[in-house]
Amino acid sequence: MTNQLTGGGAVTRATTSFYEEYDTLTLAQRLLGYELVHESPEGTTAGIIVETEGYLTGDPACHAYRRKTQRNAAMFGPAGTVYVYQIYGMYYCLNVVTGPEEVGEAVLIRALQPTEGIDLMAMRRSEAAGRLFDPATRNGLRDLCNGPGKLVIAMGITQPAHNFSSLETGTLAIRGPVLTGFDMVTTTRIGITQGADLPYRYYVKGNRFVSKW
DNA sequence: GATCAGATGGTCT
DNA sequence: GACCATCTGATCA
Repeated sequence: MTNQLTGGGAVTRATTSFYEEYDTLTLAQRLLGYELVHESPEGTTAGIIVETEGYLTGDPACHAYRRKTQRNAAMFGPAGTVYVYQIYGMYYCLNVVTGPEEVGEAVLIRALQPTEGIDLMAMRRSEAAGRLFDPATRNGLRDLCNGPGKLVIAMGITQPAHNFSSLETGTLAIRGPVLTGFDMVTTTRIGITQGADLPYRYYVKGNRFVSKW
C-alpha cells in the first residue's frame, strides 16, 4: 500500500521549503491545481484546490491585522502551518499560513474539486447539514466542497486536530501539482467588508467547483 | 437564476 | 454589545 500523503509517483507532498519560497499572494495563486489531502481514521479524502484568497499583513481584512491573539496565533507560525478558525459560531475555515514566522499572513482555501473519498465527504456533509448529500445527483458532487465551510466539513478538518499542525508532517497535506495548464481569474474577496476592493481572490477559470464565479 | 433572513457563538471592543 | 473570511432553505423569477 502506497503512502497517500507522500505519493507513490510524480505527485509528491509539498514540504516546508515550498511554502517558504513564495510570498503570500504568489502562493495563493500557485496552490491552485494542487491537491489537499486528509488521511483520517475513517478514510482518505482529497480534492484539487480551485479557489483561494490571500490575507496580508497591513490588510484590514486579515485576522492578524491588529495583533497576535489566542485565536489568530497560528497565523504567526512558520509557513506551511495550518490555521483553522471558527466563523459565525458554527463553521470553520482552513488557511495555509504563509510568509515569515511572526508576520501573520495566510491563504484561505475556499473550494475544492473532490478527487478521493467522495462517499466519505458526502457522509460528513449529510451528517453536518441534517440532510442527504448525494454526489450522484446533478449538483451533488459540486455541493460537497464549493465553499470554505463546506470543504472543512467534507474533509473532516477540525480545529483541535489541525490548527497549528504542519502541512509537511501532519495528517493534512498538500500534494501536486495535479492540475496544470488552466487559466486563472483574479477578483475581489468574498464575504468581507474591510479591504473589499483588494484583488486577492484567485480561482481556476471555468471550473464549476468554485464557490462563486 | 437571484436575493434574503435566520441560525449561532467565539472573539474583541 | 457588535462583529463576523458562512451555509441553508424559502421565495421570487
